[in-house]
Amino acid sequence: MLEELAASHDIAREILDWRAMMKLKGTYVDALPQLVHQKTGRVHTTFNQAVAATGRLSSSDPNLQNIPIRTELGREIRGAFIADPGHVLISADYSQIELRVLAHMAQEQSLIDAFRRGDDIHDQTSAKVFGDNSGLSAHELRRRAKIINYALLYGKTAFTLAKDIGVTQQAAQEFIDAYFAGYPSVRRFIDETIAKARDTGVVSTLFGRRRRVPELTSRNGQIRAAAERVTVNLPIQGTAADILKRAMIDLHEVLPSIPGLRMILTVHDELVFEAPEATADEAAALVKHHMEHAVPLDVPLDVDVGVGRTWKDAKA
DNA sequence: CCTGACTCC
DNA sequence: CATGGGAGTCAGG
Repeated sequence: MLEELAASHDIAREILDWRAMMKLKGTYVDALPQLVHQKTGRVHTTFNQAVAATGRLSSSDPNLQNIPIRTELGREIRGAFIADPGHVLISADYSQIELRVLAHMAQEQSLIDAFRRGDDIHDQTSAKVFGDNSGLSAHELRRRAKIINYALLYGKTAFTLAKDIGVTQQAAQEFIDAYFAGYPSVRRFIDETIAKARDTGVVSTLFGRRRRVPELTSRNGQIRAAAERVTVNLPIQGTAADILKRAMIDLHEVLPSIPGLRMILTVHDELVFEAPEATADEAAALVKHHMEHAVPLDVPLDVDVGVGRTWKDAKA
């Protein structure tokens, strides 16, 4: 509501800005320094292996998987995470891993081809959904296409899509129809995944991680619809989690080949390492290679690697 | 202990 | 009538 009011009343924006700043102060600026361990001089999180139903890890006490990055002010928090003297932090994250998993599992040829060519997938979706006669900037078209790419395969409806990208519900429905017309195998994958899970009561990742979804046969339409969204999400998010875990295992094995190289954090599609400055480039190449070759898919996996003294600098 | 609002992928 | 998935922390009540 305040977001809507902000367009016409300055006080609404002021309230939202104040809340965001208080959140940064309370959750990060005030709290994290108190959690620095006496002997190690570091903050140590707990990674929970049996919390998230998709196979992801979660992080708590403190949660180091929700350190701000979206806004410039929030991103400053990452500048406080600093490598030991003589060392650097290496941040390596999978580029669009869930869309690549989708391309592989749905066997959607136009997505597979695009990833093999190295095309920008959001631009391709923009062309399929919006055409090229909308009058909007390429940047705005790409932003909307990105929302569609990540939302539709999990069951987002025209109602919320319309709110997200600022169009009428009727227009949003036309975009959704155009998306599935352009990616017919994605439609088929969604339908077949739900049908099989309804018959068996279980849905699985590419590597066999299972989640029970008994609500698929509920007579309550809302409960059933929610279960269908969970069912479609699990193979995508869960397979991506499996891939990252395999990469972590592989990298754990080869870490000793570079003295002083340490794995220090995982954030769903990202791994953070600490390495001696002298072997930083060698370590970055090793990390990138093992992440990109953790599993064989019909599309390439692409990893972006950054090096810096702080976590903030390593992501740039 | 719960809710809403904020943070992340 | 309700309206993408997965998480954690904080303040306030």
